[in-house]
Amino acid sequence: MDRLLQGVQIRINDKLFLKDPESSELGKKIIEISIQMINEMGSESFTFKKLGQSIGSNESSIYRYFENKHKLLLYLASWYWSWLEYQLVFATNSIKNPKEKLLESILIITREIKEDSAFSHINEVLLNKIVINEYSKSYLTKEVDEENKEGYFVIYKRLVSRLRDMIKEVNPGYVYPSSLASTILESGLHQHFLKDHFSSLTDCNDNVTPTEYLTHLVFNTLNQNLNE
Amino acid sequence: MDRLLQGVQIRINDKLFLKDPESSELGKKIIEISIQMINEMGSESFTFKKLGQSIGSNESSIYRYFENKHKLLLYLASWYWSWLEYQLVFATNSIKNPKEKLLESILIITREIKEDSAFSHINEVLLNKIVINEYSKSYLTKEVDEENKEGYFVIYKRLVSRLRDMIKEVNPGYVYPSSLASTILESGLHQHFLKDHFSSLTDCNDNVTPTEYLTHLVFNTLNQNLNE
DNA sequence: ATAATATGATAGTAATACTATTATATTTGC
DNA sequence: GCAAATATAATAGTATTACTATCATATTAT
Repeated sequence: MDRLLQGVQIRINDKLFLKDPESSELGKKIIEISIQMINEMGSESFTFKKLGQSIGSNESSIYRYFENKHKLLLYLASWYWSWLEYQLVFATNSIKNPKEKLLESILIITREIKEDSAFSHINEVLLNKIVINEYSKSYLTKEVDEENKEGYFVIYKRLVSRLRDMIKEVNPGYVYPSSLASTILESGLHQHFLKDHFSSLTDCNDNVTPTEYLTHLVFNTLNQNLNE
Repeated sequence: MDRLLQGVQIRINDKLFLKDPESSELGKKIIEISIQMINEMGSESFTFKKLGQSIGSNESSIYRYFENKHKLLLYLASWYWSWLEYQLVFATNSIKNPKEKLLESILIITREIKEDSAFSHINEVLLNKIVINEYSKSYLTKEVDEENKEGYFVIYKRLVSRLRDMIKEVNPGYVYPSSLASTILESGLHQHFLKDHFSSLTDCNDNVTPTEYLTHLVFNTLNQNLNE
């Protein structure tokens, strides 16, 4: 049985918070409003003081849930990746054909989230935008190795490894399955960003999606290799 | 004649500085030591005050060269991309065969810089590391569009467009030349980062380079397409 | 030798990212 | 229903950051 489907849907590394935000109304409010605020003002301008003012709560109360905004951001990102992983496993679990399975996975991982699934207080549409704009910054730090050891990136890493395994199933002879998997995740985000801010650097636009580009890239590469 | 080879080698957008650091000894010292410090401590911990202490100069003097550390970082990145562009044009200018030309370009753009070409006070080895660890953060901000309009990213964009043109020459029918070009630049950096911090997410290591992975990816994709 | 320019020293400000303490609610257990 | 436990709020305080402003001094150019 799959390690995800047994047990709870979204489980976040508990080192990322001091007190579980899911355990109280204030905690949920912190998550809900921080998503809105980080999306609007970016994580640089976002502060716990401003968040406190927005939710009519006190700065010090927020510090009882999260040590700092970096950990809050890691929490939000973990939630997002965990949610995506759930979508992925749920949608592809029953697909037997490896190519179809990979195709569907690439779609799920690289598509823009357009509707909030009304999953309680968490808005996945905004969270997707936050991940596009902020996720890379969460690991491009001098503390990566330390934080990686603490397991702050496990869910992301598990997603990449799932994708890697699917790539291997499509073409066991392909020698760069991990690199290709990480490229799909990361280029998925990057092409979305380029589409919005550097349109000359991408062919993606309102009609062409990052999903199409990456699907084309991945299958051409894997098929080519099969035919060799 | 090429727009690069006529004129000076490295020319940086003069909106990135208040006073040209190349115009004085102090300016050069600022560049030289900031590269060392940002490489060692990361841009988050780096401050103008610390830089001043390191070079035995005053914080206020540094502010006469750069408005803030973000612009200093953009200056350093622009210098790096400009330097890479020079390498690229110089090395590929005489290559007539489109495939060979693209091959050589991917090598130049995605290889790790291992020796400082003694180009005055600027250490390209460290600068390459800084770009790998910091560059994404320089555009993942709420000010991107504004700064893009000011031309802070032109050199990077020009590099991508050069690569895109070469891709087109290899396969005029390929429909994602810009996306593929931006993926080469960005995945080049990313795979280097993964190699150092998330080894399970990449197949690159001491024996396999990001260059090999990306070369394989690009040519398989472009060749596949030619045969269709 | 004087004027212009560059650099240095010092001080000051608003904001950030917290920590600590104490007071006041709210919830829970009995 | 009340006491005890727990959660939240209010306030104050600290070190650091990211600057700006002013004035003094050194260096360079004419």
